Amino acid sequence: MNYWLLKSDPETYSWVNLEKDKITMWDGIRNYQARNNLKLMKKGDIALFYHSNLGTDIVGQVKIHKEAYQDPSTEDERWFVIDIKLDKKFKKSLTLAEIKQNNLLQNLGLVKQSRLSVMPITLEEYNEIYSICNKK
DNA sequence: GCCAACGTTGGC
DNA sequence: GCCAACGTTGGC
Repeated sequence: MNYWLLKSDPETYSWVNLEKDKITMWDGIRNYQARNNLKLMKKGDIALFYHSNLGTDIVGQVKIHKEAYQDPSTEDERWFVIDIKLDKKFKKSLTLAEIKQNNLLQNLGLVKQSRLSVMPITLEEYNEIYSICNKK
């Protein structure tokens, strides 16, 4: 089981859209590093859902529902998509400002490489984020 | 809206 | 294969 972080601009596709759709195709990846991460995802893996630009916070988690397949929106065989499935909305979102203040999360791709839209996270990072976001 | 960081493209 | 120019992303 691996853990990931997916970034989405809520003006394009937000958590609210996902709550309506339940399952969605994660398309539009046009970056090799992000693409390579997509191809490593396995069904059932967990991904945190981050809102970029507006909110700049982690709002919930999704599960990988279908592993990488050819992006139907292009003939170009280099690009892939995955399907994700709504899993759990967090009780409290975690903002980028809070992440930057958390010693355990300093190596998160979000902090180190802000432009990458699909990135792996470690189990330790996942556990830390999950526990902060689901505290009573 | 600005700007830093980074990716891509194309000339040589 | 290098590098300048340009485009895009995303935080602020």
